[in-house]
Amino acid sequence: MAKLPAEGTQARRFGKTRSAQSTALLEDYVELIADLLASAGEARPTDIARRLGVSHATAVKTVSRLKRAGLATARPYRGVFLTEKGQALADRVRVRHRIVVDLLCALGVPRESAEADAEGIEHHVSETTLKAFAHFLKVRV
Amino acid sequence: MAKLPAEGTQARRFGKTRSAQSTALLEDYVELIADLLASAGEARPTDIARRLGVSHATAVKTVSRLKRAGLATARPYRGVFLTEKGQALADRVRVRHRIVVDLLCALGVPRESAEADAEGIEHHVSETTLKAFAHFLKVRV
DNA sequence: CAGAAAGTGTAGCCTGGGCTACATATACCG
DNA sequence: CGGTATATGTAGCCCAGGCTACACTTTCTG
Ligand SMILES: [Mn+2]
Ligand SMILES: [Mn+2]
Ligand SMILES: [Mn+2]
Ligand SMILES: [Mn+2]
Repeated sequence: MAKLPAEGTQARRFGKTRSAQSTALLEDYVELIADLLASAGEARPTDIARRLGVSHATAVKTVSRLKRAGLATARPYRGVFLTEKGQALADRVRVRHRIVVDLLCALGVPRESAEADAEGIEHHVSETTLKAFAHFLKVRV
Repeated sequence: MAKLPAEGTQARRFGKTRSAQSTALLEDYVELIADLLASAGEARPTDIARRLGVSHATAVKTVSRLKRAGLATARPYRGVFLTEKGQALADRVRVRHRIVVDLLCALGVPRESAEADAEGIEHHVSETTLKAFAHFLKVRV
């Protein structure tokens, strides 16, 4: 039982997971900011904070990390905007989010559970796996 | 497009994801420690560190967090052991890991990608979703 | 059995991602 | 237009989870 994988293989897997986690938050932010920009025309720190369920101070600090990463821009008291790179990331992330939710639903997971679980799962779905999900949704359904 | 969910709903989802992330590492540790104990009879900090791809200092520090959480015990220079609670968690985590990997494989994801992605995905799969996965594996396949 | 090699523990540093408190800026109204 | 309410930014704190460096055990081996 258990049957451990080779040491290096396992280390590589865990490393990949760690790096996915470090980008997960950035992905959620750009996705949310894009949604707010699209639906309200602006993305203000307080809105972002309320939707994420964190304090506005936390949101502001993370936005400054987005800026450092070249994903967003913001001028004092003027809301947050996405760079081209940020917008591109948001687009990719939104597509992936949708596919993950749809797949879970296709497997019989109730909508709300699907949405909740997808919020975490999405960040760990590789391109390869995403393709498999999309293919399954296309042929089966 | 976009169609934002209600503020509180979205905040709850993100909060759930954050809490899952904070337990993800503990889950991986107990699973790994259980595997090492089963296959080698002991789980030493250096082995744990090598398998996780982190420094031994990092592993030692996290083990002390496991102790604080009542999941493990350890005596200086004597390796790490799981409490009953830790062992129970390891068992649950291993079953879940297996189901996630099997599901990905069943959807056509290549083994290695499945194993790699599952390492991150597993921590965000709720009981409800896990049931749906298991059901799919039973009926289809 | 002594010395070298390997493992272990601890200290100190950094970053990320939470928080509260407080000062300032903007927006809304009477 | 002035005053209050709301939003924003900043500072300072905490903990998790990485790291390196270094001292100390334990184990291996000639
Ligand atoms: Mn997410
Ligand atoms: Mn998402
Ligand atoms: Mn894992
Ligand atoms: Mn696992």
